[in-house]
Amino acid sequence: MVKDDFSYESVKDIFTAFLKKKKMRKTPERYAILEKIYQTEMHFDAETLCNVMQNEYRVSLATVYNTIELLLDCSLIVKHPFGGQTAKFEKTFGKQTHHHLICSKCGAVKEFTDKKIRTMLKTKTFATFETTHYSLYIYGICNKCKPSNKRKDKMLLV
Amino acid sequence: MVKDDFSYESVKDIFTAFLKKKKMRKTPERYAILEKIYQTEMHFDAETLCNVMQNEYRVSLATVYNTIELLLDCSLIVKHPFGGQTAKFEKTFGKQTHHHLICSKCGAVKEFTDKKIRTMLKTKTFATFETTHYSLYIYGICNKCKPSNKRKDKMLLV
DNA sequence: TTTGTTGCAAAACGTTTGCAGCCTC
DNA sequence: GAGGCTGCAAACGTTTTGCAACAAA
Repeated sequence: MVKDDFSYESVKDIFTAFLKKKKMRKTPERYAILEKIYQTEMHFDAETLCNVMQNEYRVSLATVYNTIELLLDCSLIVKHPFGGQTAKFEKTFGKQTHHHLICSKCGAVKEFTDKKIRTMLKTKTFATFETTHYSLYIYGICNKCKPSNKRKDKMLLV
Repeated sequence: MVKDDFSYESVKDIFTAFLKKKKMRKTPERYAILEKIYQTEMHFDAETLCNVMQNEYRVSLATVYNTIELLLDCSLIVKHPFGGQTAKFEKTFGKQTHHHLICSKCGAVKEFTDKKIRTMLKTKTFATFETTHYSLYIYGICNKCKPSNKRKDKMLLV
């Protein structure tokens, strides 16, 4: 697991500028959370992130939620609706714009990229709405859950 | 408020076929919920729907959740992540395919349609994934929340 | 020194579950 | 008549809140 310092240094500056503009304090907790988030490529939820952090920097769950809110505000992370009751988050910088395939049966989430879709959505503008970002979710049945791939499970074929 | 019987009759058949296939019971509660859902054009949540229903047909919140789950299964409704903690739903039949603009400041949701986007997404297929539907959410700042439209609110312009 | 931020614990909230009685099949 | 479905209420898990202590500015 290589620490992605390049990525963290640039987003740290963005976060610092954001906090300054909002006249909010630059606490070590906030930076520790941001750093941890930018060390992973995966989707994460608040509680998991909080647990993972305990090894290096002690932060409370309330502070994690607080900081996540700030990071959403300055678009350093995005929130995803998959994951049932639990909100999932994902860093935005250092990742190529991508979309998500969500299996309605098993809940598996897979990322994909499509240049044509990306270009089309990036150039779409509105007269009365200032776009910051967008999310595209494609729902369906993944390969593992396809009935044809489950020959042993005859009951599903009725 | 005109009752959209046309719409309801066709979706009722779809629901009946679904219940039959799943060997589930055709209870009056389930049909009453489906009918109520197809009488509105708006996004709704489980609790609001349950409250609105009390006037005509007494159903419990548990049954509303149960039925919503079934309607999601047979794609008669879709689930949306906007609305914070509360899941929002929307009927699928009798509505043109559309997308959503979500204001990050005030939470307002506006629908829009775009033929090019619709065509592109409809024709997109995957080798190992069988698409059933998709959702596109565009986030940003709506006209009402734009700083330039709030001249009186000087503090925001710092 | 001031006051925003933290950790903790309790509360709030939407959603799910267990169960006795009901009603579809 | 059997067993799936309902309403009710309690339970659950995530997120938010209140407050005293702390620390950034």
